[in-house]
Formats: sequence, C-alpha cells, structure tokens
Amino acid sequence: MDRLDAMRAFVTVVNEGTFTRAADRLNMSPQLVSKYVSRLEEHLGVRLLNRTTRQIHLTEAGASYHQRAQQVLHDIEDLECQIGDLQTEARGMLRISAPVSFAIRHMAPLLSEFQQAHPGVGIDLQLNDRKVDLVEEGFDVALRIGHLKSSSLIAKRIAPIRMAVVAAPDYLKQNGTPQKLEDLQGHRYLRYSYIELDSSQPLHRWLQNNGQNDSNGMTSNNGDVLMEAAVAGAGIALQPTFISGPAIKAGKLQVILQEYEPEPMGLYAVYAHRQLLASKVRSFIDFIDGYFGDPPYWD
Amino acid sequence: MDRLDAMRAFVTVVNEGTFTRAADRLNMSPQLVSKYVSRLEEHLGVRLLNRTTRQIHLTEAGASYHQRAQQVLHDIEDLECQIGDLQTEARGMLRISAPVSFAIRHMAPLLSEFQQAHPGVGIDLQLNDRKVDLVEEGFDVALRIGHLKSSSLIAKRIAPIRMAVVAAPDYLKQNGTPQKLEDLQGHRYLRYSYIELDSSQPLHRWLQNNGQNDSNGMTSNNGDVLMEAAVAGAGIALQPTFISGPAIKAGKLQVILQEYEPEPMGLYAVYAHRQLLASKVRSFIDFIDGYFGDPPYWD
DNA sequence: GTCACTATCAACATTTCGTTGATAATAACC
DNA sequence: GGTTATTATCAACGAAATGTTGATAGTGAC
Repeated sequence: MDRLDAMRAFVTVVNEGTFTRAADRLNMSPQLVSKYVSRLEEHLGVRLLNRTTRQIHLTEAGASYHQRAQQVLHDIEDLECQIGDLQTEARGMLRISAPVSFAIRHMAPLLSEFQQAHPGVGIDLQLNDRKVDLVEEGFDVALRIGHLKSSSLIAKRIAPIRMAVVAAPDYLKQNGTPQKLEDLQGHRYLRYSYIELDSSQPLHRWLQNNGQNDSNGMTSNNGDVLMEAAVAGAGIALQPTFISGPAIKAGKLQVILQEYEPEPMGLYAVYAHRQLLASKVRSFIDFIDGYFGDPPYWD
Repeated sequence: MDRLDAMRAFVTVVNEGTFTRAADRLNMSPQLVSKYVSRLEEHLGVRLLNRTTRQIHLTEAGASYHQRAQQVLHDIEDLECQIGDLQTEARGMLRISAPVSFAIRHMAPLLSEFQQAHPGVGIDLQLNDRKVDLVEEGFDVALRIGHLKSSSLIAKRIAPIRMAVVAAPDYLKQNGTPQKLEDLQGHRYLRYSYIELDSSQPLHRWLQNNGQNDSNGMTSNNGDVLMEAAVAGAGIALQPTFISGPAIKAGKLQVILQEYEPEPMGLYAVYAHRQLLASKVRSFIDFIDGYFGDPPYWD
C-alpha cells in the first residue's frame, strides 16, 4: 500500500466530509477510498473514523492524525514543487572544471553571457589541467581538451582544437626554419607536461621518440608560459591555436611544419549522465555548444 | 511505487553511503534499492545521485531533497509512533458505568461495534442511575445525563438529551390536553426520582413547586417503568426522548407543552484526566463521540 | 593485469492494485 | 409508513506492479 495515497485519501475524506466526494476529488472510486482508509486504520491499528452509512465522525486519534498528516502531505508537496522549480528554472550552483589556459582566455565572456541569460545560476569555475573526477569532486561539468576515450561519462564535442608548431621569427632566423620533421633535431622544444601523444600522428610519433628526454628544452604544465617562452625565442612549441592564435596574427609567432599538423583535437564538455540532467547543466551545455563557432573565432 | 519507501531508500543510501549497505539495512536487495532511487528520480525529474559503480555523490537537488525528505520521514515515524502508542495499550478491562434506561436501549450495539474495533478490550458495563464515584468504585468512565457541574473530572459531551412532556393520547382525551403550565394542575405526574430540576427552566420551576409532593402521581427510579406507565395512561411524564422516542413515533405517546420543553441536557462521558489516559478509555471516548449523531438517531 | 566489489539491466513469478457489480444500512421524500 | 436514493463496504476478477534471481559492465585495490 502506498501510505502517502492512503494518507491523502483519509485527509480528503475528512476535508470533504464523505467518502464519495473525496473519491470524486481524488479521481478514484469510492470503494478504493474506503479500502485505503481501512488499510490505513489497519496499519496504524487505530480507528480514525467512526462511520455510519450516512455520516462520518473523527475519532480523537483521527483528529490528531488528520492534522499532522495534512501537514506532512503539504510538506511533501512543497518539497516536490521546490525540486521541480529547481529543475525548470535552471538555478543553483554550477560547478565547472576547465583547463587553465583555455579558461583564462575564453571562458570569462562566455560565463558572463551565460549568467545574464540564466540569472538563477551561480558559477564555480575551477581551473585545473589534470583530469578531475567529476563525481568524486562534485563537478557538474568538465571541459577537457584531447581525444576522449570512451567511458561511462557523456562527452559532447564543443569545438576543434588545432595544434600548431610555432616559434618566434627571430628564433627561426637564428636556428633555421625546419621544413621536415627531421629538421627538428637539435632544436629546443618547449614541452607541455600533460600533452597526449597519439602515435598515429607523425609529429606526435617523432616527439615521442625524440622530444621527450631532451635536456636543452623546457617543460611546463602551463601553456601560457610556454607560449611566452616561444615568443621570447626560447624554442619551438606545439601549441593549441586558442593560445597562440593572437601571437601568430600579431607576427610574434610563426607557424612551421604546417603540413605535419596533427588532426585537430577537441574541446569536450564532459558530464555524468544524459538523462535526468539538472537543467542548469543542460542549459550550460546548450549554451557553450556553438558558442565558439566553427571554425572557432581564435582560428 | 510507494513514494515513502522510495524516499526511505534514497535517504538510507545517502546516509549509508552505498546502495548495498542501504539494502542491508532496509532488508531488501540492492537491485530494488537501485530501482527505487531511479524511480524517485524519474518521478521528480531530477537526478539526485551521481553514481559511478563504486561511489555515489549527491547532486545539488539531491542534497536539498535529502534533508527535507529525512525530516518528512521522521515526522511520519513520530506520527505513527504516537498513534501506535495510543493503540498498543488499548487492551484490558474497560469498566463503564451508565444510566440504566439509556444503556438498555442504546449501549449494546455500540459496545458490540467497539469490541469488534478493539478486540483486546474487555467490557464491564455497570448500570446505575446514581452518581457513582469513579475513583472509589474503580470505573474507567461513566456516562451521565444532566447538566454537569464543574468538578475535577473531565466531561465530554457526547449527545444532546431532549426532555419531552408526554402522555398517552387516551389519557389526554379523558383528562384534557394541557396547553399552559397551569393546566398541569391536577394531572397525575409520573416522577423520576433522580431528576435534576433547574429553576431557570419554567417547566422545572413549576414541577419544583407543584409536582413534588402530590400524592396522586407516581415515582420511580427507572425511566422505563414511568414510560410504560405513561403509555398505559397513568399520567403525564417528563421523559428523555431516547426513551420515549419510539413510543412517540408509534403514536403511543403524545408530546405536549412542546413550547415549554427545557433546554436539552447532555449525555456526558466522564473520566478522570485527559492526559496519560489509558488508551482503552481514550479509544472508547473517541468511539462513542459522534456515534449517536447530531441530532442523535433517536430524535 | 587480475580480482573483488558495485550498480544496474533484464526477465519472471507472485503479489497487489483498482475496477466492477452486489449488498446492507440509513436519510430523505412522497 | 413505505419507497427511493444515497452511502459505505464487501467480493471477485483482470491488470499492473512488485521484488526476486541471474547476468553485465564499470571501477578501485592488490
């Protein structure tokens, strides 16, 4: 027996004054209402109503139960309404994890616009380049760059991420401009710590074999530092264009080995489940999807 | 789906931290717990838990729901405990004192129904028209008719008791039908020994002055005898309608001087104290309250 | 890399649910 | 006073759910 339905039946009977009218109001048969109330009495072990065939009267227990049961039902109704509102109006705190360099450059205006469109949503943006555990760390959505392996998570591709080999024109003048992969030999390589190398890409394969343990290069877990270093002529960097784009346009960096440019990676929005998604999350996914354009504005 | 069970499942999962342990605690299979939580989420349209196969984490909606749901469950538990306590003790011997004529006519079906509703309660019904001492004589509850004076006892009004002046039609034909109080002079009055006369009622005042020491009437401490006597044409009686009702309906008695009918008295259930009332007594009070209807079925 | 654990899915027998038709009891009406 | 209409409840049946079992995939620990 659904005790809530039973409680609702009882309360309605008391409020309406008769089983039949209560049944009308609840859209069920009077027999069922009667059965519910009987079961409820049985369950409680108390007679709640003294009933003749024409009239009903509350017992003392019934009166006490009625009052509190009505309160409980009201509470539950409130509760469910509140949850529903939370759902339909897209509110609450949206916790986002995002790659540091990307977020610094491209998230601020997006989030600002998003919050204007959804005033009820607060944002907690955590910048982090490691792979956070969505569930463990309580993120609603994570932005990730790379080629995603399959997992139980849902990943939606938001934008392509082109990786370009760049160096400062001055550096190239001094050290020569590589035309083939082999020409990279001997150059100083500015390495990004978290880079995912894909051995099906020639450039990646070369880096894997030759670029890992060079001692004359530089390594950082921050793309901005590497980009600045490259601009300063510290060496050659494999950089996503969302970082290097402006410097390239400004002529501070020069793209080399363009024919070896790997297949673009992707910017992905990763979230837990496709169904029953909190609408703050859904709204954000919808919002960010297409926001950067195709090709993205930085390219 | 029993939403309460679903709520309980969800709350337990949150408290225990895992579906399996929650299932243990609830004595159900983990599959069922999972199903309950899923259904609850479906019902609410919100994901409450983000779960990997090894861990669970509350969503924002889940956290808010958890807190309030726990409150609601707690409320209901309290509610049922309170009602249950009332009931679990509803057993033992219930000693009732009641007016003779009333009990003979109207207590049997009530007590029968009451015992069906409360099989654990035995009944000792003592018929007595004098004012018994509840405590002294060990009664749980006494039914009394009259206008109760204040006392340390609790008196709950159960039903109105109308008093009607009646006589047999034949008697009235022979002796005339009184139209005013003065017309009663010379009539034979069938007097009830324990009657409480209230001098604010004109009829009572007249009886007090004129009806007490007449020698042509009749006195008894039993209303049935007086009613039968009235039906037999012995005189005029002031009778409660719960006695005379059927005879009036049957035409064996005729109501006279209706405009002088005193304010109705009451049938009261008198018991010792309101708090810490043995639930057999509470149940009986609840049961008899409203049982006779308003107006009562004999009127 | 293997193993143990966990949540979930799928399928099935059983239970329960909610309807329909019937019945007893009572108030209202002629 | 007798009839009618209303009311609560009972009984029984088909339909829908419940809760079990076995299977499956993902995940952390060793």
